[in-house]
Amino acid sequence: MSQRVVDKIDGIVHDISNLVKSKGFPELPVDRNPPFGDFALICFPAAKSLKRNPNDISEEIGKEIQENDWIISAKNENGYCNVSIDWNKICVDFIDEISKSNYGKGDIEPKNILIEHTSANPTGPFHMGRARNPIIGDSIARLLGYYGHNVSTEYYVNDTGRQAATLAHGIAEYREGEEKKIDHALVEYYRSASDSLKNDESVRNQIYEKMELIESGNKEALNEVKTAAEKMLEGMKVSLRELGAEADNYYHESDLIATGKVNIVIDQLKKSDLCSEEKGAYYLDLEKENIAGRNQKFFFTRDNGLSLYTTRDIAYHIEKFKKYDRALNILGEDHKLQSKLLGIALREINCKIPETLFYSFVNLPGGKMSTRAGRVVYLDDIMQQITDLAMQKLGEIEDKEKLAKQIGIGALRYNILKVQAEKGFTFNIEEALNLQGDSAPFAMYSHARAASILRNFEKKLPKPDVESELEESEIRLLRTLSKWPEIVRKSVENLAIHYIPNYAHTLASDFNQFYRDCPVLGDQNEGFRINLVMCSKKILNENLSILGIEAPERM
RNA sequence: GCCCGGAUGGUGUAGCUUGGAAUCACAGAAGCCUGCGGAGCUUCAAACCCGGGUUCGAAUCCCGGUCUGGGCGCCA
Repeated sequence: MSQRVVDKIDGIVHDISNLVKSKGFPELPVDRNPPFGDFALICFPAAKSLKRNPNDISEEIGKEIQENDWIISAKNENGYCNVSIDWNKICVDFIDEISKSNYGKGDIEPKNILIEHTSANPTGPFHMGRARNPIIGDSIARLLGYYGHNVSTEYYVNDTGRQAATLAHGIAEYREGEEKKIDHALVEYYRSASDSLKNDESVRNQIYEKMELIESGNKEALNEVKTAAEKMLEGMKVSLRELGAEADNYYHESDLIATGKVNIVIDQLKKSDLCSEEKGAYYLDLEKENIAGRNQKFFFTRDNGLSLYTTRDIAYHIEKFKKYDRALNILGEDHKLQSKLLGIALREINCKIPETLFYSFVNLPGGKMSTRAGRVVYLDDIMQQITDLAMQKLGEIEDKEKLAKQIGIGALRYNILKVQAEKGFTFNIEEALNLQGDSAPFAMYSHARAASILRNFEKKLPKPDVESELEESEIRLLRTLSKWPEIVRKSVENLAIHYIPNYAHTLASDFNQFYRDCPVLGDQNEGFRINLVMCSKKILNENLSILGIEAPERM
């Protein structure tokens, strides 16, 4: 049998459907994910058209399809005919298939894809509120890469505008040699500059002058803000590295001004039919674009002719599409309108439009995260706490510190990734620190168990021959393994990363049950089972690596 | 006010695209270590925001509410 097993199963379902039709039944809906067996034929529509009891129809159909060689049982249950495939006949081929390196990957034409994620303003250390962005962005990048695309990630650095000018003003006072991590040290200077901006007129004037210089393209001013931002980013990058989510490239907004690319965009936008002018400031009139809100004027220059943040964002996206087939932005839900406007502007100048993945904000149990109210939780602190906890849980083991970090960071990433991005998220430290149940350590632990069996086996993997009938928990594990390619495909197509941790939990759980029921070493079915262990470990490993979680051999 | 999301056991979640027998975990109750690693396994108890509609069948689709998050720019 050279056919792929997953296709073989599809084929069996198809054949059975045809068989049922040839016996004079109407087409029956199929449930590919039934509570029992491999698929179910739903007999209610037939009950209606044939005016018969669905249980009788289901019984009758069950008898007909039992004849099929690939079917081991077909039983009625409340009008559902639950069909089980004979896994004994296909499991050996299936093991071969999973062992291959392309199992689970897409059969696609690879595209060059740029994923922009995080892009937090470089004004201070990361909050937990922003943590969803790098974690989702990085994992989506890994997912698309696993599927077969060429993926790069990029962080867009907002180093112009008022915040950047304020930062540059503030950190002029900074002297090297503080003990704190640099972003935690610099944020104090930013805060004090920010206060002066509000309360001290001369500071305010200085900062606004600086802004003017920046936007008008003054090389010296641009260099100053860029350097200031880079200094802050130095510390922020350390956090991203700890998280395992550092971007491949950093693109500075200041460079868009320095190279004159923004001015080209302004000229192009002025040619749009939607363009109007008001007191010297230019805007696109979006009344006909069904844009909500009172103000439908989308300004792209100030009255002094200089650019705005959004104008630069448009220029940035033009640059993206010069190099990439697809561009995906990972954005907080506060950017929805902004992103829509960006799309319209790009359309007006005949540029491709980026795809977007929005996530809801992270809140704290008592309400919003707010710097002003002092309700801030730093990513660095959470990474430290969760790593410390993992440290306590570990026994005496080699490389304990490294392992604790892998477990801690893994648990954090998993905790965030397992929930749909668009769902509201309340960050609960207690829950994130719970390393049992539906968590990264659970999957990591199953992986380590599998690794342990393979270590103890000490021989080369044999051919996966089956000597005795498969146990229920082996079939269950095989079924779960057979769904992996479909899970990956769905996750890629919907840009929905949460399917991946959900699957990891199912697979780990099925593996643990197999582990309980089926001795591997020394069993008469050792040859098959050791291969099944190897396959489970392989998929668990690939799954965790998409999530950016290490899969250690021991823990 | 207008625009865009969300609502599922006590808590947190999956399922919604493509209608079919409600997922999983935490917390609670009761069990399982002379077994390849107990961060494990088994059992019990517990949920689809409210009204209508379509359908043999609705958590899922349609209409109308309620509550809740986000947005409404010469800011970034």
